[in-house]
This record gives sequence, structure tokens and C-alpha cells, in this order.
Amino acid sequence: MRSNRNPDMLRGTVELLILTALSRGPRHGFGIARWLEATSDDELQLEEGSLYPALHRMERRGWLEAEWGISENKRQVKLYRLTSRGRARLRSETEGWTAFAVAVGRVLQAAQTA
Amino acid sequence: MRSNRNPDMLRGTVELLILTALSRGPRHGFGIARWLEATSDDELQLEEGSLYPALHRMERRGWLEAEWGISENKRQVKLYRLTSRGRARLRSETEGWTAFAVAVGRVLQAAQTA
DNA sequence: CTCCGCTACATAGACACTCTATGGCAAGGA
DNA sequence: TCCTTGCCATAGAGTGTCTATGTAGCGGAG
Repeated sequence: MRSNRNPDMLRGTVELLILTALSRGPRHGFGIARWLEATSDDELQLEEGSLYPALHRMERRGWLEAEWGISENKRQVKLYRLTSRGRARLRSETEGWTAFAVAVGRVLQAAQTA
Repeated sequence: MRSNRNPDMLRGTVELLILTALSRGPRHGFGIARWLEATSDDELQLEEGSLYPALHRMERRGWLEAEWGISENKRQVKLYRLTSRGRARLRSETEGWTAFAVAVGRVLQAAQTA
């Protein structure tokens, strides 16, 4: 994953974004990346070298479950779905992100008005 | 720097925050950290092991200039001030952050309403 | 006037994670 | 049949934060 401007910005957000992408039903890896790009107007780009390791580690942690299936294009795909632990994680990561974004916003604001 | 919840979230934001902290005038390292904590209600905490390396590399890149001075507490402190390149960098990093935050917001929103 | 705590700067090493680069395989069209 | 595209995967490099540790000077307590 990579912001068009600053790759490092993603560091703590990749997992939140993946969890979010799966919150409405299972998707495969490529589908997650495409959905994020489309939804973010290409601002968020998830590279494969980041995507698959992230999926594997999230599965290892019990946030996701995978099973093989067939895509609309008749391709073999690995479908990931949220577990209940994953859903709980989604909630807490969303909170974390919000708190963080609010805090940064406050800092930027404070500098402007001070 | 560290978000209370997710240390990695800072990865692409530390420099923006430091630049912001200096935008209203020179500060020393500790002062920057304190100001960020206070302004963010303790949500943003900059550890010394991140702070000083960041300041050094930003100085090396020509975004900051440093000079020794005396603090209000009569302590020797290294005062950092923005250069014009640092000010330009502050502008572009602010833009980058905003675009990123908006994009993430859009993704979270899309998942909720989809 | 000595000891201790706090302010303040600094660095080393561990660790984690994204990126680039690369490879492989299957489906479908030219 | 070849080539492009969809899709999964891993190795290795690079970066940067964290924890831990060290130093030094000022000021207050005893």
C-alpha cells in the first residue's frame, strides 16, 4: 500500500483498510486492492508485496479466514472473510485511526491559529 | 512519536508534526515533544529515540537550522527553526496528509453505507 | 554542600513492515 | 500458440520508530 505522496503514511493503516474492505463480505486479495484504489480515487495504492504478507499475518492472528474459490473471471482466487475477532479488531482500529486523525488535525489547527 | 494506540501510525507523520510545531517560531527538542503532547491531549507522544534522529535528519536535509541557546529554566538547549525549504516542505506535507486522511475517511465511509 | 530528580540531548540495537523486483500459473483473446 | 492480464507469492533492501542506555547541568531537599 502506498499513498501517492508518502508511502510511509500507510504504516499503521494497511490493516484497518483491509479489514474495512472485507467488512461487507468476502473478497480476494486483488479485489481488496482494486476496491481501495477505486474508493479512494487512486490515493491509496496497495502493492502486492505489502498486500499478501499483510493478509497472511492477519490470517495468522485470527482476524481473517481464507478459502479457495472461483472469481467472476473464472480464476482461482483466495477469498478472505472477517472472523469475529477481525470484526472486533476493525472496530478498535477504526477508533484508533479516528483518534489519531483528530489529534493531528488539532495540531495543525493549533499552529494556524496560535 | 507514538500514537497511544498504534505506534506505526506515526511513520509518515512525525516530520509533518515537527514542522508544524516549529511553524510559529523556534523551539528545542523537548519543547516540541511537550507541545505536541499538550496540543493533542496526549494522543501523540514523541519518544526521544525518534525525536532526535528526526531532528538531525531534517537538519541534514535543510528543512531546519539549529543553534544553541538558553531555555527559561536556564538550561542549555538546541533551538530549531524552519528554513524556507522547511516551510515549503511543511506546505506539501500538510497537503499530503490532508489528501491521505480524506482518502481513508472515504474508504471508511464507503464501507459503512455500501 | 552534597545528593537526587528533572530537564535535555544523544546513540545503539532490535524490530517491524512497506517497497521493488521477481517468479509462476491459468484463462482468454489475437 | 503466443501474449496479455488476473492473481498469488516470496526474497531482499531500505527506512524509521521503539526501548534501553548514557551523559551532563541546574535547582531544591536534607
